[in-house]
Amino acid sequence: MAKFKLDEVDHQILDMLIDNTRTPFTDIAKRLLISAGTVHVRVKKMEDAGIIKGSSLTLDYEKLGYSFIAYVGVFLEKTHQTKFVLERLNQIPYITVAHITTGKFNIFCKVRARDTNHAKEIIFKIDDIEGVYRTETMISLEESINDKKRLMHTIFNEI
Amino acid sequence: MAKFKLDEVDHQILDMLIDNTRTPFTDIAKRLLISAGTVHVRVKKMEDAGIIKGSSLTLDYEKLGYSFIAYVGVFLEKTHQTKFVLERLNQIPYITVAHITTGKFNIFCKVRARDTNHAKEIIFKIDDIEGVYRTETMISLEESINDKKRLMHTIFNEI
DNA sequence: GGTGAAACTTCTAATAA
DNA sequence: TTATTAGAAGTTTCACC
Repeated sequence: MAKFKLDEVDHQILDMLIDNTRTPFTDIAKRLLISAGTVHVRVKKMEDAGIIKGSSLTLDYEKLGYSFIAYVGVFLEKTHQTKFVLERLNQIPYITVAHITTGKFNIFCKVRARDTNHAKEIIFKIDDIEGVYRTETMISLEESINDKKRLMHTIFNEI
Repeated sequence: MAKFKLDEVDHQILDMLIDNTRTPFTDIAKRLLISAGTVHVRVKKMEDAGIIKGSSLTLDYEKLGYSFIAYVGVFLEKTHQTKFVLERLNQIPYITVAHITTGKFNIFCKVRARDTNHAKEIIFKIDDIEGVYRTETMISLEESINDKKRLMHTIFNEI
């Protein structure tokens, strides 16, 4: 996949928008000593190029009663039908992310639950899917790192 | 942690903002047949309550040359210093997420890299951290599920 | 590429219901 | 709690560098 070249101005714009997608373009313009029109054009260009895929809210799931996070590795049976199992997994809304992987597991997912009991229910549901041989659960005690900005800065400095 | 009560209107507002945080409040108002002022008040209330923690851009890392994703489980030595190792991990920008876990691993992280070689470098760096006994890598072949909306809908319907 | 200003749209807070 | 309103603020376009 080809690299898209971002210059320092693009980088600074992204930097401000990553923190808050509703940062007014006029604020960004003031900070970068450019015009708001330029900010607008730059953002549009990055959107058109697909570098900016979209924007999203970060909700506090703990405040909504969902403080339990676990990662679940799924082993499939020899005659496994990855697609079939993924479709079933996709019906469990508490599974927020799933990857097909090589290595220890065949499928690897992230689960958000209310508490231990709720997580148990979800994991049993996963175990019950046809084609799932067994699962292995890792419970998150603490999310210690979650930083999207550092990677972006590193990528920028490489270019 | 106490649940915060969201009504149908809050839910619909979140639903639209999760897809695009820059959706004009006037658009949301039109769709929900309420006034823009009401949307504004509701959003502010959810921000003040901390339900909405923030907003962020979704970048296409593949387009930026980072198409490799792996999950790395870290085993620490018996006399392990989790905090020390986390500090070292935090210095590697390609580690975008890390959790302290119970279960198979002591620490569990997500790695974003350019390619297999780059990933190898990063994993060797993790292996070299003092206190790390060994690591186990799961390479993502495909991100098959990544859906934040389904969970929100489910949470809402429970309340 | 960028600017600056005009035209248009949206936000926000005060007031009223 | 919600609606209305109006001035402030932000966005977007465009003629011109």
